Amino acid sequence: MIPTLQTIADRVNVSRSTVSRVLNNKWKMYGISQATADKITSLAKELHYLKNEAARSLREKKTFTIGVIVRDITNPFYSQLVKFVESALYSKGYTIIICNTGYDLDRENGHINVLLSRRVDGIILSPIQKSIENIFKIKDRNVPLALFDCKIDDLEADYILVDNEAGTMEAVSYLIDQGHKKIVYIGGNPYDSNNRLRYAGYRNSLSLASISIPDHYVKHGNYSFKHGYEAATQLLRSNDVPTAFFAANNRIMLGACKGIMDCGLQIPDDISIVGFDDFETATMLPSPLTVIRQPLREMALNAVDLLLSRIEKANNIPYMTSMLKTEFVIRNSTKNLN
Amino acid sequence: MIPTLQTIADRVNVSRSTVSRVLNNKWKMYGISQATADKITSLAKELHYLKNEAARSLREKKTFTIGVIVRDITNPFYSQLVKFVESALYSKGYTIIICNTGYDLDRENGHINVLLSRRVDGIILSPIQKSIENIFKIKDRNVPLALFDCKIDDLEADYILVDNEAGTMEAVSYLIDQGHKKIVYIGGNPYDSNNRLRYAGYRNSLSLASISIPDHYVKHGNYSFKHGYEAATQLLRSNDVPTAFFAANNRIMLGACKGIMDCGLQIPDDISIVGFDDFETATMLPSPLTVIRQPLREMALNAVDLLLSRIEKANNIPYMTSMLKTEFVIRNSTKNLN
DNA sequence: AAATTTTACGCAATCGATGGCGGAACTTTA
DNA sequence: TAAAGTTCCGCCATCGATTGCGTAAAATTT
Repeated sequence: MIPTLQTIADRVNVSRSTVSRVLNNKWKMYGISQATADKITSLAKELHYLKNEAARSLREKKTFTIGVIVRDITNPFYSQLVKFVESALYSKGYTIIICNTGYDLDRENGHINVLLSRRVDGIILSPIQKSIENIFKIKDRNVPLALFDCKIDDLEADYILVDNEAGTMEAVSYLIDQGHKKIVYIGGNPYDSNNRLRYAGYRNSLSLASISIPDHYVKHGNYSFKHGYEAATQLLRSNDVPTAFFAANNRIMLGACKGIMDCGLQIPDDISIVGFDDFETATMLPSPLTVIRQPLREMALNAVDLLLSRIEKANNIPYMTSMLKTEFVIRNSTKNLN
Repeated sequence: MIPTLQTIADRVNVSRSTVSRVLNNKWKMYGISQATADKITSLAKELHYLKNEAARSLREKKTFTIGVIVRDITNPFYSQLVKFVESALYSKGYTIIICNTGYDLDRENGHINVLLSRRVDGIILSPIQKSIENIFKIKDRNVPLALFDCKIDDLEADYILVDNEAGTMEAVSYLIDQGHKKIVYIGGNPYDSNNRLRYAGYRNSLSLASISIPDHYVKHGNYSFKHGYEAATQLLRSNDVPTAFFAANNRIMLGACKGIMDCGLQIPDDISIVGFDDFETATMLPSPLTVIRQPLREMALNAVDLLLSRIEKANNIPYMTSMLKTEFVIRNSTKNLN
């Protein structure tokens, strides 16, 4: 039998209340004697007593649980996020429930229902652009929510973002400075806010340099290896081969690199490439990749801080957006054409 | 205010019991009229009623929660595991709590306490070799447990493993068949069961071929990029350069590859390498890596099946070990010396 | 019309922990 | 020795959902 407060109370001949007070370190303010406290403490240890969190949660209306909903846990971007978030929350006594949506709206919805049903204290969500209905379910219940890595149009909320446009401009301008004019944009889902902003940055940079963009230099699609691969190979085998690629995320970039290799070309000698997200493989290729790094650790910590301040202080503070700067990490995947 | 059963009961003028029965689809067996049932169902929908899981768990002594404790969530091996486990459990109505230990025993212990306190229905644990005390805490409470990716000496439990020794022998024998005699073992933590078995396989293969192993060809250490890198560079710069490396896991293998590249050498022309775990980057290098793949999906599903059968059927069945075969994936990272 | 059956629910205990309020027992003070 | 403090702790309601047992009211049978 698993011991409860009552088990201990019976053995020490006191009431549940007393045991509860002792085990919660409140016995002094309730004037419980040292002797009683000691007896209770040691018996609890002996019996390996562990508080039933379900009961505590029910009574206290607080679960010390945070739901973390990501699009793809196998993407290093998210698995790192989870690691940082888990670590930060663990030290504050919180536990995380992981939900993987695989970019599926219904699944996201299902997960949100579960989290609300479990009365989580807060949610970190990396939504998909169409999540707005799902998000309203959370907002209606007044559950603290941090939206991560995606801005939803016209939706007021707490956001954790990076400056996608500026980050992209820095990278594309770098290409332009190196003399590139034929720069292809291989993007993710066209409706995704990140993709739109990165695309905007790309256009801005080229526009500032008065370089026009042929339609077939823009390849929206989705954030997958496959899309990167196909877009790259198709262009490299066309009769208007670009000199550089911009990849909208790590998956696309990797796919594009593979495509380039499969076409028998070398980075950076035959073709240049830069893109979003830093990842380990980027440093492993023969020519390490120049990338735009997102400050993941800071983003994770900001998300946690934001949530905890709403949870533990007040939830009626105005919405905040944490917009961090990206870092342009120059390695060796671009060629200077000048 | 968040609606409860009572909220609905009051509005429909019935008792909590009736509402509960209707919402749990048990109203027929309790002879509740269709009319009442309909009123309740639609009101619940209108109010966006969501059952309080803490209350349900408390009463039912079942949480529909599984704890998943991994050593390093950012290792693709574990993030894939988590993905498969999450997906399988989601479809069965279970939720997972993620715990990352970072190979730290105290942290593992802390996480186990939290999970037990939350009365999870089961735990999937990828332990470290010294976890035995922690594991006993779980066993003492009779909580179903699946040990993943690590065999603890003399500990009876449910295990999900692969045939490390056979898998390694296949790979090392392959090197030997290609004429390699100077094969280095770059290993993980010396006490880790995987490492020991992989090392045993390595020794067996060489012994069968009557090839002796100089001491400095065995580099135990830990499962890190750094260790792989350092072991590789050190050997490549020594005066007894091997012709092939065997890497005990994906992190080590990547580090070794990087080390090889930094020494200005080419895979497979200058040096051959094979190793454990398949991972995306393995296919991205100029010469894709020949690896020993673990059937992660099957392992994850087996772990889930094993746990669920204990949870939902009986926990008094004998312990089982799921030992799956590895798959040798031949790519192009070894040179035929014959 | 009385007896029996069926229909349709309600009562109250339970799961385990928490905390406000109250109070008995003992000690000190006047 | 009675009044006033202290010391030390218990009673009981509460959180929300579930379920065994019981029963009033309506319907049916005899």
